[in-house]
Amino acid sequence: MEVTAYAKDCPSRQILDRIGDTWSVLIVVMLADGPQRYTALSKKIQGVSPKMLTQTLRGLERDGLIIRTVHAEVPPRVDYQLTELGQSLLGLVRALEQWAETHIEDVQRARVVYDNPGVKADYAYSAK
Amino acid sequence: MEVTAYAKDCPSRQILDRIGDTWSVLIVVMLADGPQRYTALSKKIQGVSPKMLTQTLRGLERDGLIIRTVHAEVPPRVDYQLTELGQSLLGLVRALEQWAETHIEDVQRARVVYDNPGVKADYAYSAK
DNA sequence: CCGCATCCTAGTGGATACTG
DNA sequence: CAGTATCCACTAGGATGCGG
Repeated sequence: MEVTAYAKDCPSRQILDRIGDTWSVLIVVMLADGPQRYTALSKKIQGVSPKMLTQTLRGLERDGLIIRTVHAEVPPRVDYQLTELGQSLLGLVRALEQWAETHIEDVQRARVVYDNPGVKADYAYSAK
Repeated sequence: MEVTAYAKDCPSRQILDRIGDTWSVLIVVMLADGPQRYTALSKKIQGVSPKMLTQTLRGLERDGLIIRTVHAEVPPRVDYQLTELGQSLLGLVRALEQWAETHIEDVQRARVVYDNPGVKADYAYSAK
């Protein structure tokens, strides 16, 4: 997209880039209940390729949201857990879920109305 | 990305797709102070192509977040304003901005540390 | 077990020129 | 003024096979 000027170094944009990333959010949520191993994550998060899983985990680690721990064992064992910062982000994600659950029906109704031009809405969307 | 199973119809995912979209968020913020015309938006939102602006506006309209009003004048005048739902979403965006401003420094420090393996952090990130 | 390297494709989005 | 149409470049991300 290569956005301009102020968008690049804008704190909100940087956070949005992370929040907007499907896998990142899913992983953060998965780690909510405690540390998880790589394999466990790959199983729980249906449809993620190893490539994306690793890539996303690296990104989260880089941003200080999770900690990667390698246990000196054979076979190797690695687990991931949220940092305090990650926990904090989780709070934001929860707020988002909350909003989503509260308003998703409104959104879906709006879509139906929009996609069926003939159909009259039996209620109106009011401006602010 | 073509995510899986539960991710598709998950309310949070649908909202995240919108929240994660750069232009959508920018437009919502731009409309915070009241209705805006197409041209005004294109000027204020540096770097957006007409294609993306229109496309994003349509998406927001479809989701019931904004209202598009065509005034029967010559030359044509169209303006966009937030719905109540859009206002509500704006609240969520503000929360996000808040979090971003509060924690962006932590994230940036984490990145520096991560990108410079040699450098020792003079503080630690603690697990939960 | 954990993950990296490579290849490859499909969709996103930018630039530009044109129209009701 | 407010878009649409066309073309094209880019890159995210899936598949696969190998390495520590």
